[in-house]
Formats: sequence, C-alpha cells, structure tokens
Amino acid sequence: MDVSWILDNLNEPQRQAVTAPLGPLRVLAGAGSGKTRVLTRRVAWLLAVENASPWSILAVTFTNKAAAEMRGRVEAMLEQPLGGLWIGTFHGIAHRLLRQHWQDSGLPRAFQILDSDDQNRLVKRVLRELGLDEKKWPPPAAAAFINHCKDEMQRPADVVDDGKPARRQNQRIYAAYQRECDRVGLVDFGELLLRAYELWRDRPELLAHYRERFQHVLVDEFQDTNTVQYQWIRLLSGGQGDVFIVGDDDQCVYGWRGSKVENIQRFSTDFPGAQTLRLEQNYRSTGVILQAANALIAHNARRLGKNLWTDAGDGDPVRIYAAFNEVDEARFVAERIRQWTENGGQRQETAILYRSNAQSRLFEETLLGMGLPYRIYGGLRFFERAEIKDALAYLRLVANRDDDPSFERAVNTPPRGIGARTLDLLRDAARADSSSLWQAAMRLINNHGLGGRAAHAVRRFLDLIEMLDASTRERPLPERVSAVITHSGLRAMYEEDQADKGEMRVENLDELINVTVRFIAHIDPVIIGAEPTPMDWLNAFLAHAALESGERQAGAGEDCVQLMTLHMAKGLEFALVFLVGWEEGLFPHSRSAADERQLEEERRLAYVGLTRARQHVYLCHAEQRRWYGRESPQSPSRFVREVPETLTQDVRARAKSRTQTLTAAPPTAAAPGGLQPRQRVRHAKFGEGVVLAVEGEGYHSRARIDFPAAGGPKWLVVAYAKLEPV
DNA sequence: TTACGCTTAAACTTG
DNA sequence: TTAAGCGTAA
Repeated sequence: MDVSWILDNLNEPQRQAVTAPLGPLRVLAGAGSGKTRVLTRRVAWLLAVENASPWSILAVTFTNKAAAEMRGRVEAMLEQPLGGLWIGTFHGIAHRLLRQHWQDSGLPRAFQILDSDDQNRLVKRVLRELGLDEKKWPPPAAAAFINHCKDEMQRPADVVDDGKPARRQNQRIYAAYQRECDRVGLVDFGELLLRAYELWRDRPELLAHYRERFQHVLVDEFQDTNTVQYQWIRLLSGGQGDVFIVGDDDQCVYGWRGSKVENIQRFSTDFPGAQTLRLEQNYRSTGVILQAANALIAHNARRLGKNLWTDAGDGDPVRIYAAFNEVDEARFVAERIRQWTENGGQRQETAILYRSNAQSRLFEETLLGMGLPYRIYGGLRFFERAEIKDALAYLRLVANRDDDPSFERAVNTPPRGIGARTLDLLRDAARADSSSLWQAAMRLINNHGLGGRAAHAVRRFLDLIEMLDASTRERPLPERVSAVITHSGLRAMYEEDQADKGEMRVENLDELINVTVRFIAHIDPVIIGAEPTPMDWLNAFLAHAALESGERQAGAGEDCVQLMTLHMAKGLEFALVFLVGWEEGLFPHSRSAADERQLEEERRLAYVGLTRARQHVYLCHAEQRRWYGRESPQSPSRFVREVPETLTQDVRARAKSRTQTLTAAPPTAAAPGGLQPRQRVRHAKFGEGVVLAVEGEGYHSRARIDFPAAGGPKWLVVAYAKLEPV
C-alpha cells in the first residue's frame, strides 16, 4: 500500500514516531518541533497501515481547542468522517463515560456539572452551614483544597490527618461539600475525572470492555497531566498496550493546577518496555533564539533533557532593554512595534508577553496613545459572562429545582425584593431539615414562616420557575431558552441598564439562543442518547455550557498587536516577541522565589516565552517600577543573566540617537544634562551613586550609574531620574 | 434593600 | 493603583 502521503515532509525522528511499532511510546516534542503533525499522522498510520478500526482509537487532549484542531486535521487528511473514533478532552471523555454509565457511577441520570464559579458558591454555603468564619476559612482556599484532593484521587476519608487543625477543618468542609453534591447530583470538574477513574477501577467488566475497545490511546501535552489523569490512562492501558504520549517536560507550567511534571518522567517505569523518541529539530525560531532557550532551561535540574536545533541560521541577537521605569518600557515596546509596521511588518505578528495580567494596562494605554490597534487575550469567556450565567441559572432551576447554587443566583436577579434577610431564613430552614433551598422555600411559605411581603415575593419566584418549566416543557431547546430569557425578566433588566454594557449584554443573551441552535446541530450522540426528551436536551446543553466555556474575549478584529500572559502564549508563535517585566519579584514571581520546584516552573515559563519567537525577541526590564501604587527599585530577573551574553545585545540609545552617538564626543568629554562620568549623584530611591557612562542626548539621554546601596549599576533616563549632584 | 466609604490584598487559568 | 468585600447609613 502506498503510505507515502502519511510520511510526506516528515524528518527522521518524526517518521520514527509515526511508524513506531505498537506499544508504549513517549515522544518528547520540543517547542515548534511538529508535535501536532506527528499526532495526527500517527492516527492516520494506525487507521491506514495498522488497520485499526476508528472504534479502537482514543485521543485525549487538555483543551477543547486542541481536540477540535486534531479532529479537523485528521478528518481533512483522511477525507472521511471519523465515526467511532473518540477525540476529546480528559473532562469531555470522562463526562461521556459518566453519562453512558450513570447508574454504575452512582449518579442520577440528569446529573449537572458545576463550574468553578458554582463550586465556590457551594463551598461558601457549606462553610456557613458549618458555622465557619469566612475570614478565617476563605472559600477559594477551601475549594482549592477540595480540587487538590480530587486531583490526587483522595476522597474525604482518604485525607490523611496530620494533626494540623487547618487540614482537619478542610477535611470536614470537603466531606460536607461532597455530601451536598451527592445529594443533589452535582459533579465538579475534579469529580468528573475521579468518578471516571473509579468507574473503571470498581467495575472490572466495564474496564475490560473499554480495554478491549481502545486498543490505541494517544495523549497530547502529557506533561500537564495530574495524578488522576495519569492513573486513568494507566488503568485503561493496563500499563502496556499501544499508548502514544506526546509532551515536553520543559513546557510544564501548570503545576499550580495539579500538573505533575513527574508523570512524563516516570512513564518509562510505569509502562514497561516504553520507548522514548525526541523531536528536537525546530521549524519555528532562529538559531540564536533556540540557543538562548536551551541555555536558560539548562539551569533546571529535573529534566529529561533535550536540545532544540535548527538549520535556519542564527538570526538576530536577543535584544535586552533596560528601561528606566515601566512607562519607558511600554513606550520602548510600542515604538519598536511602530517601526516594525513602518517597515512592512504585520501587527498580528507581534506579541507583548507578560507574567501577570496587571502588567497589560500600561501597554494598552501606550498603544492606544500611539494609535496602534491591539488585542488583549484574557477577558471573560462567553459562558462566564454575568448575563449568560444568569440565564443558565434559570435553566438549571428548570432542569433541577434542588440546584442550590442556581437558586441563589436567580432568586433576586433581577431584583424582586428577596434580599439577604429572606435568603438567610431560607438557608437556615434548608439546613435545619437538610433539604434544598427550593424545598425550604415551599415549606416556609406553607407554614407562614416568612413575612407577608417576603412570602409573596418568594412565592412569585417559585411560580415563575414552575411556569417556565411547564409552559415550555415540550418545546425545542432554543424556544425554552428564549422563554427563560424573556419571562425571567433578565432581558428587560439588561435593556433598562443604561450603563455602557447593557446593550451588549442583551446581544449576548440573544447569542445564547443561537448557541443552542448550533449545539443541537452538532450534538454528540453518545451524550444525548437515543430518543432524547426535551429535558435531555436541556441537560446536555447545560453540561456543554460548563465544559466548553468558549473562546476568551478579545478586542477589536483586523491586524492587531497581541497582548497576553506567558501562560496563554503557550502553543502560539509570533515573528516579533517582547518579553516584558523580566525583574526579580515579578518574574520569577516573588511567591515562587523561595521554592526550587516553583522556580523551575517559572524558568519553564521563560523558556515557553523565548520559544514563541520566530525571528526577533526582546527581553525588557525596568530599573524602577510603580507596582501596587508604590515606586520600587527593581533588579533584572535572574533569567536575563541565564541567557549567555554571546547571544545578546543591549539596546541602549534609541534608533534616533544612533547617528548622534556616531558623531558624539568620546564618553570622557562633558556629557549632556550636566552629568559626567565619575561624578557623584544622589537618587531618591537608590541613594548615592557614581556615574559610569552617559549616552544619548535630550529626552532619552541615559546614564549608567553605580548605586552600591541599590545593588549595583543601573541605566537611568536622566530626564526621569531627578538626580542631584553631590 | 441598596448605596457608599473603608479595609485589604494583590500569579498564572483547562475543563 | 485598583478592585472586591463588608459594615454602616439612607
């Protein structure tokens, strides 16, 4: 058979990976080494050469985006739909299993998925019920504890009591929270994975069935797996079988979310006979950028080891810009982007990558001021918007009256006179006979346990939900959603909202109806089952809303400068990249500095940043930065130093002043601004110092000054620095 | 029940 | 600096 189409344009290691004999295989795929290509070709290889049935293949990714891309590429390559082939996220596949085996999983047929917002709300309520002070036990911390336990496959009973009161208390909270979820049929994200694991672990006949079926398992971004994901894959494959994993231990940057970089490292011991292949040829960046990235990541101790190379030539040095302060940094970056576009470069080929979102503001302002269109990634996603969550809360009450998080959200949105006082009464009543808020509300009304006014308001709310359900029960999903948006009063509330966002929110509510139409057209038959009732459609849609919260909000269209965090940039590439705020405390973040493991993760993030660039990369740091409203001296990140000097070039004077430096007098002569080398000066923050050198003229004339008290020499822009002669 | 001023704290974010 | 959460006042 002619299989050349599968092997076209593959280099030797890629070809080895695609054609590898069946069995456990670990592919260490460096940044830009053709990882997705290898994964999709491997699927084609299994189908075309190994004669695998689509039914026997399971491909797992982390994000919906990656899953969609993989499905699209494989379908395009094979020019046929993929039938029984399962491609999806860990959560999506776990969800599918639980829907199919809800009884064996101990779940109600119409179980609902809690997103992290709902989870926080529920945790809050549990804390209140346990009589715990929210100041002392912040709900997000308790939720984090619960999620961490589930990542680590620990049920409340498995939490080891180390005698510490905090842990004991968290364990109690976890147990109470889980009782609540189980009572009402709510499943959080961690629960999806853990239940799916337990389903197979506790039902040998089911496990045998899926082992028989999924002869071929492929996992993308394996370095990001957490414990339960890892053990789930291990359980399915029985530690052998055809398991094809792809990942890069140097790009594991989600440790704080449960990812265990050890998983990709221990694969070879847990899967006996596993082979390892390395994809090290990079098709993205210049030689200098790769050498810089290699040198930086070499400072990490716990690595499998890998060296990226290219035959594309060295390219430009890594440019380092020491800005005076954050304003200067932003101005420099914007100015360079302007030059890039003047030389014919596209704005969308440029990216400003920062460690934390708070850094974006100044870049935004500066780009706006210069009239450069930009796009910020990191806003809310469609299903996370307040108005959408409002509408979903009503829908969820329609689906399940006992859904307390939704009850709390919907009950006074729009305001209908049911305030904190009344809600407290409902909560107390619900806790007293461990029922849902809905049931408590009904009882209180019947027992006249509420004041006349409150009772009337609550009754109207209950009637509203019942009406929404009854009147649309047999109608198609889009009509039900439309009815909820209108009769709940949400549409009217946002229409009356004179504030800037009201109009957009109404548009979003309308878009929600369109989303349901598209959802129905693309439904996964396994999820919806045969002969679905309208209620099945509603439940499936609600699960969809929780699992696929949509693209992150982004600004204007057209050709834009791209602004995002380093985390969001993973997987993307740009011709020109600015890595900004490379200062100790900011990057690496001060919270990571003390711990070696976390520091290594920060370094991997730096590695991710560098390897985003195809042609040009700038490392920027400021000598001084206004941060949290305080002005503070900053020192360059250790990561700047970890890039060998032979690969870097300091950017000093502006392009404009380059001609000036050519004609400028030697630095021993009197310098502009009245500063001269060896002169002693005083700076408000850095104390006394000695001028080492001066360059440039006018607004951007800069001086290198040694401040012994502030940790050594710094470049300062004379116009900003307010230096006093001593 | 809502509105305003005070206190506090501040990474990264998939499903 | 800013945004969110909370207690007190209207």
